[in-house]
Amino acid sequence: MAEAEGARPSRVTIRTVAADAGVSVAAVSKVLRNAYGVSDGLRARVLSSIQRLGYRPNVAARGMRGKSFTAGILVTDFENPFLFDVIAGINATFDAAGYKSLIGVGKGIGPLEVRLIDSMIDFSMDGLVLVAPRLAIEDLANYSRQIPTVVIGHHEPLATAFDSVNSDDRRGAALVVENFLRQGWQDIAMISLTPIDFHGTNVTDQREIGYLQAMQAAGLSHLARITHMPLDRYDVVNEALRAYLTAPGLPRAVFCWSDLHAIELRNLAHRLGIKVPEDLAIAGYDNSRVAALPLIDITSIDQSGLQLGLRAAEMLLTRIDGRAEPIHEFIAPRLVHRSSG
Amino acid sequence: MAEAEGARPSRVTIRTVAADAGVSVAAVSKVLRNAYGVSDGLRARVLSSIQRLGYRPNVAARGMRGKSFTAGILVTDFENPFLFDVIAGINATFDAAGYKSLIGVGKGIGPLEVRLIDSMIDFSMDGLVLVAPRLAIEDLANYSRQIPTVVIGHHEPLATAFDSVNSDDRRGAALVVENFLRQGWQDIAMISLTPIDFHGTNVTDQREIGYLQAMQAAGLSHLARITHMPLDRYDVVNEALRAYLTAPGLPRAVFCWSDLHAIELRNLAHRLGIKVPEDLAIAGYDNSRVAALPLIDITSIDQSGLQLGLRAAEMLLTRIDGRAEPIHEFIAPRLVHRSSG
DNA sequence: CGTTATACGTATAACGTTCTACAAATTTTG
DNA sequence: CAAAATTTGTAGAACGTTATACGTATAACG
Repeated sequence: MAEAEGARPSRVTIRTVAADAGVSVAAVSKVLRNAYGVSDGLRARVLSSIQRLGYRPNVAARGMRGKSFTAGILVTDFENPFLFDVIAGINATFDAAGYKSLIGVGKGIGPLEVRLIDSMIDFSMDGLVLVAPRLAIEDLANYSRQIPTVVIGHHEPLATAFDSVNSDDRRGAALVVENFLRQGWQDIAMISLTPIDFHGTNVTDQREIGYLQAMQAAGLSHLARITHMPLDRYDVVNEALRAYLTAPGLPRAVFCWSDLHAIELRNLAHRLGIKVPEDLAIAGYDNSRVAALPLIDITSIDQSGLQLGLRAAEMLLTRIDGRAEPIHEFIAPRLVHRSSG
Repeated sequence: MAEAEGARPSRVTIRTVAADAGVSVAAVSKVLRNAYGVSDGLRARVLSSIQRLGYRPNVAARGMRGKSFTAGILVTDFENPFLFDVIAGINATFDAAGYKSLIGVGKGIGPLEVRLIDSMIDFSMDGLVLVAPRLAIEDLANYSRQIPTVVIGHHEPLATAFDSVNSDDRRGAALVVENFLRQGWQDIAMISLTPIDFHGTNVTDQREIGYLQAMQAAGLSHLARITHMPLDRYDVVNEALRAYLTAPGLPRAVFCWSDLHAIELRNLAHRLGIKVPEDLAIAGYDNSRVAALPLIDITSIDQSGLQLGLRAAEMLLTRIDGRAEPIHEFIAPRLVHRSSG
């Protein structure tokens, strides 16, 4: 009988290979895992069958007993170009180690992030890299007990169940304040992200702390002020920033927690006839590609997403291999000076 | 004996639930799939056990027989902000249908894309959405026979094994040419992407065709010229664009296949003292957020990534449900006029 | 009240791997 | 050359699900 028209070709399994090579399933499995107890002849025979049939082990089945050689990456959103570099770094390390990664986009929505992580665990991935998760702290603790986990952009140096890599966000904020001070500006304000979570563990909180401490160190505490703005909807942000620029009491210089806000701010200032940096100096965070464009040209903090990603992936691999003592690392930020201040 | 110190808690399985609820494994499975033959009492009992134990079915095991309710998305790179919308659209549809998605980043590298798709198939995902894949045509044909597949940004209206959704790229290019003509400019050139693949199936080729046809329709074939530039390395692109701007024979207006190039081009023109649009008019493609910034402000084609994503996901769901006749759809592009031309 | 449907549950064979026993063949030892 | 040790290979039980094939009660029918 002819095959049904649209029938998908039935998968080549370990059994197909075994039959083709005239050996047992167990033997093929041994070759696959290069386990002890296979003669060179048998190995060669099996390998050639695998080649010929184009066999690929089914990760799902594999994951039910051994490792799947795949890790999950959870990011909040792709709006933030900073994530490009982080992901590139993670993948570079994974590639070299024969690991693959799949990415989930949590959109900063707690419940969605939870579902995605569940999904990754359910797929029996070997480990997780969470980038700036918006998870509740108990969820994070809970997950990291179930699966090897490394977190980027989440300051919790006492956590023992997971590792973390972070840019030194306090230092980064201080770099910006110092930069402004060097140019003689003292009336320095900060635009930060509307807080969503808890306990000062996220990067935004750390940048606020760094800002406040730097202002205090300069004896300018009385001038320090932080305005919070949401990230999500474009028009909301735009309206909020416009209100900020037109309200009385505009500062001399403003430090934005992210380039995302700084870029919008410089554009709005342009439209409103506010000269940058003559009337208002602006600095951002992340040193994104857009911030570097000559027509935008915003002073920013480079937190080396590539480095963060590389280290995080390395740490995850050793944790998968059994390491139990936690590692918490910092990577030094660097200020990139541009025409905006 | 006490549990070993760092031991991960053993997973709650369908068996745990069955024991807890005092029913058979099969009964729990029935409840899970809400299959025929469960009394309300039993269902309630099982459901409460599931609740209490925090049970989640293991997708890997599930995928070995039934559906995994997860689809894979393959994208080339996150550099291109156009992809944000596409992914958002896909995920919106999936969310509503109880599907999850995991994303692989192929970086436009054929072999890596192949590995990622393999990975997704190996995880027994239910379907694939490929966004502007750089795959060889035979690979694509091969994969789509193995797993339900929908492609975005790949023109192949005769393919029967997979579906496609595309912006009408020829029309989009024509819109740009017509826009320039309306303003009296005739010396219109195009900057396109260095070709990597085959047979005019990709979006860039379609835009080139659209551009050439529109020029021809206006009787301007003798002025039509296309310059190819790579996408990958930032500095390479920058250098190539600089050479373009400083070489003799600069056109009056230039149509870039992507905002990515158009943005760089306007910035470079600014730096070189070339006035836009007085000396040189520029239009891009994708209507990305950066193109819309007042300081950048580039005329662009909106190809409604959200729509593309929504439709692609819908099509994939029906294909997973057994549809065999191919669907190939177009979505109309829209020109957004800005100060660059 | 026997016979049929029908509703509800349960056993159990897959699915594609890994991995622990164990048997058979071969080599080494005394 | 028998006994012991080693090498090479194979069965077959997991892993956590789905789904088919059957049993029983119970309800409906004549």
